Amino acid sequence: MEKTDLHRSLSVLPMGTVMKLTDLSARQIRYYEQQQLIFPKRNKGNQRLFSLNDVDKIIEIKNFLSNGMNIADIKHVYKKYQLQKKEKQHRYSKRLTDNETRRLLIDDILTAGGFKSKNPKDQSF
DNA sequence: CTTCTAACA
DNA sequence: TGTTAGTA
Repeated sequence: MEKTDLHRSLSVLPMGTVMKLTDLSARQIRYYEQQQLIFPKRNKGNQRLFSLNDVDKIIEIKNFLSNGMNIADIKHVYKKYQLQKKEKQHRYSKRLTDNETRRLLIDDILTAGGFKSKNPKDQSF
């Protein structure tokens, strides 16, 4: 991971901020965590602390859901994403960026699942 | 005042 | 998912 990703990985955002940034209820955000889709840190008071990467992922999950996918489908997406990222790095000397890998995987999943929307506004990538 | 967990007229 | 109770 590079230095430009450091600030995006810092968990410093409280629930209230994430609610506004994602336009989701605390209930929904906690549900994503309960489903092991996101892993926010906790402060000494047991309160959740999110990073900007968490926020991006939450919005992505939100879009996946509105595009017809269920929790299981989304878990598969991230599972494959992890595997594919390793494969690519080992198979080629060229190192793909996270965004490039995500783009390929997500586009593949949506196309194969028939979830691809014709409306660009419905997609977060 | 904000957030957390657990539970459901 | 919403909402509410009782905490921290």
